[in-house]
Amino acid sequence: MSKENKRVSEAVIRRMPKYYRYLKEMKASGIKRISSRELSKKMGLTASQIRQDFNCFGGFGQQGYGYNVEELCDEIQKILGLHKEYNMIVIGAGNLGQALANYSGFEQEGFNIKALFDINPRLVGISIRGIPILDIDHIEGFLSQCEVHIAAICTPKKTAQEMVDRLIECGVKAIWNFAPIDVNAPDDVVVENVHLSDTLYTISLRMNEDYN
Amino acid sequence: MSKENKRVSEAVIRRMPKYYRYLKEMKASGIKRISSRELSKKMGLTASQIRQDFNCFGGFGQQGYGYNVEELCDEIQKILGLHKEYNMIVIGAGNLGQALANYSGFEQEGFNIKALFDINPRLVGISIRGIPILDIDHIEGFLSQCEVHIAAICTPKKTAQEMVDRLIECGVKAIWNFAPIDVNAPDDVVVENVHLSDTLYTISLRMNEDYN
DNA sequence: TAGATTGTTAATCGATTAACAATC
DNA sequence: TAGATTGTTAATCGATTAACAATC
Repeated sequence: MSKENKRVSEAVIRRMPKYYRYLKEMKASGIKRISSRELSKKMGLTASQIRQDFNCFGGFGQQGYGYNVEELCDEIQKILGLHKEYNMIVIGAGNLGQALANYSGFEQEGFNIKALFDINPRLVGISIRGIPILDIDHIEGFLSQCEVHIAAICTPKKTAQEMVDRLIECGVKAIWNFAPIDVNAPDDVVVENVHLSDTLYTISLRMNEDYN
Repeated sequence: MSKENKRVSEAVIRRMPKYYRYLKEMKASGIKRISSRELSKKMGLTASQIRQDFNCFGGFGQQGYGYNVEELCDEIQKILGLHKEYNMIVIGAGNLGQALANYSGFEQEGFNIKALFDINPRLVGISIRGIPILDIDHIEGFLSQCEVHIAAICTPKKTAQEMVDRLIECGVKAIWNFAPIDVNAPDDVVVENVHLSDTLYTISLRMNEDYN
């Protein structure tokens, strides 16, 4: 699908969700068309970069007119794979795991959380927005019954890699990791290590004016 | 402090917390020295890049020997500003806000959460690990009494920018934003927009093999 | 001393920006 | 048609990698 089959760079991939956010907002507020120049001002990028980015995936604009907001938004939705449905599970039903389960935005984009898993017997059995918290020992059984595309890891650091290994063993093909460690997986598994504390530490670094 | 006063690039800044994670781990497990080559294998970077990165901040190694793990770890801790103490507040005491308050790792690095703020009267008055949840209307009063360095925004999208404006008005100099919108602030305020859903959307993009 | 590994300069690579012909 | 704006090529800029002298 990508134009000329040329691999899309990491930098471009990271900008796509941002385009999607802005375009969805504009679409919702009834804006019909946008030029790369206008969009560049809104987003703090250059118009050149925006046109280059979009043209990694195809020509979505029209000379002399710009881009149709709704059309472009839909195209980027497809690029991000948000036109599909995904089954998701959350490993670790602490505050962060529960926060993911409670956030309705993921569902709206096709990410359906089917269950949370935890080791804590006080959590096992209860439900969050109708999503059950199950015993972590039942994970293999669950995965044999339900095709899970993405697993979010919200466990403490020490159990994260072990859980990832078990999940991959059962065929899970994508890991969204929130544990403060880089988890590893075979090449055919997509891994996204989020590392919230890393982003906090860049704040304290930047608060030191010497590096700005 | 940065060598030759040359501004440190975004890419280097983003890698510093990762170095810190690995070095802290090695220090804890009793490893005394490491060469850039060994570290490069552990971290999946090149040895060249590691030496270039460290030399943005100073010469921490020794020819023929490599780097002293403890010394290097401490230097990077200082670069990240983790040798200092920060007062933090969390705006929005939902699951995500509570998750931040419950995570002890931030405190260990000098980030002390002093209070959470929420609009929900059912939450106001209770405590998380001894940290009180206060009424959002008392934020200005609180900030006049307590110097707050960093505010984490865990509110819904629609109130995020408004809260940021109020906080900055009261002198808060850094914003750690989890609401799914890019919040804006004057140049002297450090802003880190986290956007958890963006990272999820890059997963679904990557699951489409055309872009890999 | 000989071997190892840094710090740093030079070369390469890739990403961003600029320019402009194509075209709506 | 004239004006506007894209898609795309070329130029620039910056980041990564390679190489090697310095030195422990």
